Amino acid sequence: MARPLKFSPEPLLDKAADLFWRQGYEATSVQDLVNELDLHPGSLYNTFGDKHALFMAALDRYAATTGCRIPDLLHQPGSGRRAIERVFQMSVDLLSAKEGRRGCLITNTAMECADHDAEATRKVATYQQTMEDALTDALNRARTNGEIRPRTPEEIRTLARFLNGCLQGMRVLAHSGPDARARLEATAQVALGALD
Amino acid sequence: MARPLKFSPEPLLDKAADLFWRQGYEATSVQDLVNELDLHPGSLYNTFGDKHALFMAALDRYAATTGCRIPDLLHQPGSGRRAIERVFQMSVDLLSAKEGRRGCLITNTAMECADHDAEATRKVATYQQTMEDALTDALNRARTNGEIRPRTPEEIRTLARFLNGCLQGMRVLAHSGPDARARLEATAQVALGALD
DNA sequence: GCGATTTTTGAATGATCAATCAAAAACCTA
DNA sequence: TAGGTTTTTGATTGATCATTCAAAAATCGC
Repeated sequence: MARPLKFSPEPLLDKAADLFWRQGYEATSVQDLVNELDLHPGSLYNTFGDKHALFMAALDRYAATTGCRIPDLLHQPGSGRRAIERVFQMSVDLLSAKEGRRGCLITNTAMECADHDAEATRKVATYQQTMEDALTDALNRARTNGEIRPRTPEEIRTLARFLNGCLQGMRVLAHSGPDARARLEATAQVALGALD
Repeated sequence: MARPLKFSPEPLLDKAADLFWRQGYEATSVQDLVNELDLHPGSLYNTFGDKHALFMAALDRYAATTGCRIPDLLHQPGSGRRAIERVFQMSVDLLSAKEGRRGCLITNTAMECADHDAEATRKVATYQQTMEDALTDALNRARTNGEIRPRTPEEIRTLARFLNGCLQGMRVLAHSGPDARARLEATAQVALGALD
């Protein structure tokens, strides 16, 4: 019977995701991770494999937790239009807060790593597809409920892509300095106007 | 009389900007820069100071060259609406190309560095302000020319912020994998619809 | 040719990096 | 207690990092 693990790996993935989110992948050293996770180097490598594998696991963990909030909200039965409006309002509030200035881990990863890390690229593409599908679902419900004017399925998909583009832009603007809130609110307001 | 410089620094800033654009700041080593600029380490430090200073100079160079194209186009006398339309079309084309997948250096910098590099944060904020002002100028011309319906100055500024938010989102979507073009086109199409 | 000045060269420096590894520790069974 | 297995520990390893520095080189004026 072998020695048991002294810790549970899942909560450590949350901590690692938080650190990568704050600092970026390249700027986060294994020693930073060792400190943050309160692990010894051998344990970290034994459990997660290596730095990149830990990053991948942390991204998956983030996508399954924080990253699900918006798609889940959009998929909830009920008013599709209300769901979209709530997602935008929530994004303005979160991205305006001090903590929100770091944006979104997956969007940050797209910009930092996705051009030379094939696995990260796949995760980013999956995430964008998930967002687009959730917005499409909400828009279809809105159309069925008469909350937006009739549109073809193609038009619905185009609108979903646009709304996702706006949300991604808001994540960039979260990093834009003291005027971020005004920019976020303006983007959200006009974007929601496209529902009319 | 001292020994003259063997090279001209300005074109080297273009090369450095190109490398940082492709790889990101942290993932680009001084040895990478030495190779790319065809300089020896001492010359690089003697001329530019250190890695960070070179990055700052490269950002300024980018902002003064490539980064000016969109604001210059928007400020050109003539149809404000046409200028905005051209900027969006140009962005779709550039960001869809193989080379365009790396997005925009300043947007990438915002996501990678701006949260822990005060100087980079300032440059990013300046850039966002420049974009917003140029869009505002084009929108004001469009309103004066009767190309868009009348709006208050506040509404014009809101619309400019929204359009910039969309452009920033497109730069994120440039990194989103094989479906990027469709996403870029959808975002641009609906965003331009907001002019009506 | 010498002196003064600045630039180039690229090896060297000390720090930091990601990762390894051997010994000790923790568990169970016989 | 011994044996088997896995985990923990943390010092060590070899590579890479950003930067420095002394000697050689390039220029001009005397």
